Amino acid sequence: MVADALSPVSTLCLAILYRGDRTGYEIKKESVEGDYSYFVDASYGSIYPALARLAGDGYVTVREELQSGRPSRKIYAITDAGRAILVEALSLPPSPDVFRSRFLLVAKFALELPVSVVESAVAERRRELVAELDHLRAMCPDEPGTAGAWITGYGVACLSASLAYLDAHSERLVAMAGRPVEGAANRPVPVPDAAE
Amino acid sequence: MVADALSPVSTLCLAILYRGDRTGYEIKKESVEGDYSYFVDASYGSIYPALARLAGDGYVTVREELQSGRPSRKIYAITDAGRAILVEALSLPPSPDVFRSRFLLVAKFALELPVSVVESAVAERRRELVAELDHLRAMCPDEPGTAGAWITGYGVACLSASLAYLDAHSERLVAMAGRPVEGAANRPVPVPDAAE
DNA sequence: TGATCCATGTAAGCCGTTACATGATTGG
DNA sequence: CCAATCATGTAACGGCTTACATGGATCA
Repeated sequence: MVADALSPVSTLCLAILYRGDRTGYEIKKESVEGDYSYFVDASYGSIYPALARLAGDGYVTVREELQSGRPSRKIYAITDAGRAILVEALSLPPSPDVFRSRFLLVAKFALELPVSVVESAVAERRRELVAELDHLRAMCPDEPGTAGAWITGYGVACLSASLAYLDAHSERLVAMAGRPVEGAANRPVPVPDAAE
Repeated sequence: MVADALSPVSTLCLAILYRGDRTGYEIKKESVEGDYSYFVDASYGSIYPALARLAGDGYVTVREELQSGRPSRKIYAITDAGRAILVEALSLPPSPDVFRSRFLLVAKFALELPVSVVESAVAERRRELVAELDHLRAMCPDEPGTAGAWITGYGVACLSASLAYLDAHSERLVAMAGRPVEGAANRPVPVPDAAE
């Protein structure tokens, strides 16, 4: 019975449709611009097939709206079964949150990289953080006290902390750059065991 | 010439080998336990093939060590070409950092989910954060002032901020649970346009 | 005695991205 | 006039995970 865990993209579609009817195109936009981007960042190539499957399984319905001069829109709406399976899916033990950072790998190799590389990596990371913060702050039309405001607050808290750390310590990192430790590169190293 | 960007797993292998010779098995361990887990979390199924390809391309060398009673270990060592391409790869404009959270989706649907689900999602997320923080703090054998200490500091800053937010606001979130707004579920919604 | 660690690898399959195909309308 | 927006889809390809296959040694 339990359709055994929806794929992330299907979950995303149902979550967005839960709040109102949408076309595939609009779901894509909302997944990127709205506050769903922290969940998955889906592309058309995964959204359209997912919607087709959801429709086949009866979790959403489609209604086609003809338009002059434009391809007809397919407007999807969630069904009771869809709402039920979404709640079920969200009730399963959650997979852990994931944080993946190319930037931190660059930071880890600060000594071995040219100063310019470390500098621009820091600058780029900073730009990203500021942009995300602005985005978050700009988009919360939710009255305070709602779930939307809660998750926005969470995001702001994390991003602000990153930004603060970066601003406080980036100079120190840049100062390390371009000074590979003599011979430390690949000294036959006392074999990993010795590390313990 | 530019072997055009290494795959994440290849980059990981070279990064770890840069610090010393390792077997595939050890690389896996280090990618999970060491401070590389923020970068990618690779499995054997991706590490072994990656090492084979790196060896074929001359970025690493292999030396086989026979052992009695155990399968022989293949010890990989990075070459000059390997070091060069790693630096080159890390010098390319970095792809943006990624944060993916199932937990935040649950939080967004707090109203629509049973109290118990929200409660345990919060508890689970908290447990994860504490574990990661302990892990980070426990493992920094690096003297302060090193790149390793820098990235550990970054991680601690982010995780602490998340934890602080959670501790300060989780009760409010749980209090929202199980009270779906009347009819707000799928009211035909004023069509997304109206939101602008 | 049974689980866990060491140790290497392969094969199937999933899930998703990128690029392609098409094309009118609107805004700068 | 050019770019972006609206709008739907397919096909090829890529990368990673899961499960399988094997098996002695060590520890509880």
